[in-house]
Amino acid sequence: MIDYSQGIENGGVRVVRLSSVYRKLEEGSKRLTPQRELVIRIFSEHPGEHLSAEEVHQLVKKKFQDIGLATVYRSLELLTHLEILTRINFDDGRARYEFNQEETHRHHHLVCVRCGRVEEYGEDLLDTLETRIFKERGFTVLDHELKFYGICHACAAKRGTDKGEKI
Amino acid sequence: MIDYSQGIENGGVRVVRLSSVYRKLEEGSKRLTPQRELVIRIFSEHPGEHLSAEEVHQLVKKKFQDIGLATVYRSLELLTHLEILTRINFDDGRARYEFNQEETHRHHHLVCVRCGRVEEYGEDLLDTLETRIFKERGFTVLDHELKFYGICHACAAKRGTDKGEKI
DNA sequence: TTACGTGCAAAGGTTTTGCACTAGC
DNA sequence: GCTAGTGCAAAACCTTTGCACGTAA
Repeated sequence: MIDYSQGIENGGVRVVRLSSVYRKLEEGSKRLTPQRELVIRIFSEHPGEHLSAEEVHQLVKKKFQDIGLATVYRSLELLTHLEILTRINFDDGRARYEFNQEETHRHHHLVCVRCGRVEEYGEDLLDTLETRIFKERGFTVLDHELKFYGICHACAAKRGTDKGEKI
Repeated sequence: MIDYSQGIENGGVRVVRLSSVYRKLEEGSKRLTPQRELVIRIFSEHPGEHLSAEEVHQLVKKKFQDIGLATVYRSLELLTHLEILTRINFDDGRARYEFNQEETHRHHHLVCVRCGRVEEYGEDLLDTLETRIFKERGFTVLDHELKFYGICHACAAKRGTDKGEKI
């Protein structure tokens, strides 16, 4: 099974504003527990990765302390609700999460079907299209999700020397 | 739970080329069994809908004959592999399927977050973007998936008279 | 103090799999 | 007749939930 957790640094800013995270927790009248803090820390220490609940669970246990898997699930749900995390689905049978990058910009995903790495692509060129959709259909776009599936640069380069590989 | 199976007729052509379906089965050296034929028939009789395995199973049993759920799952997998069906994920906890519309054009989905209806939007304006991605990143796009989440025309209209509704 | 959060185990829901039986080709 | 396909039940997974206990504010 391809591992969709991997990310690729794209040279963009990866600063996590923890103060804003804490503010959001406060605004939602949610307590900052050690468990929630550790979940957030895992994401801040794994920039560009798209982690599943199980992966977060393992990382917290390995790096810090034991924690219940159910707690991880509940934390992820809460943090997504507070728009601190974003939930993404790469159709690999489990939900994955990343920091919500609203402060920087909305980005898309380039999923390599050969190695499974997920690059991020920062350009959001859909405004024109969203305007068109509203004019033509009366559909007000609130959000969008765009994934490109294909062959990444590294795999394309490797392909030249790697004859035995099947698509 | 919102029902994402519903579709909206968009005035487009919905002709299902069954001959092409059978040809694809033959090319893949796959047998045309009654069960597979029935699964295909369900999709051809439910144009514009995005059916889950369980829904297909119920429809086949209701309209035609008893069939095993595992067989439905295996048929959906096969038909997707043969590019007769396309698998879509609306994050409602189960995979959904629709006829692969490669012969007409690639389309996107407009998902209404209020009523759950899924419209299709025929314009594929991503060619420019895909070219850019290749030039900038060396990533060869093979396929893409674009979903817009928002409020459909009907819900927006209803909103005016329906004060008590929350988000 | 007290409502909220955690951990554990059990349950829930979807999808896959093993195996004996059946049926296209 | 062979090989591929089906049906059933069990298993595998991911995720949610009930409940008793713990703890942040």
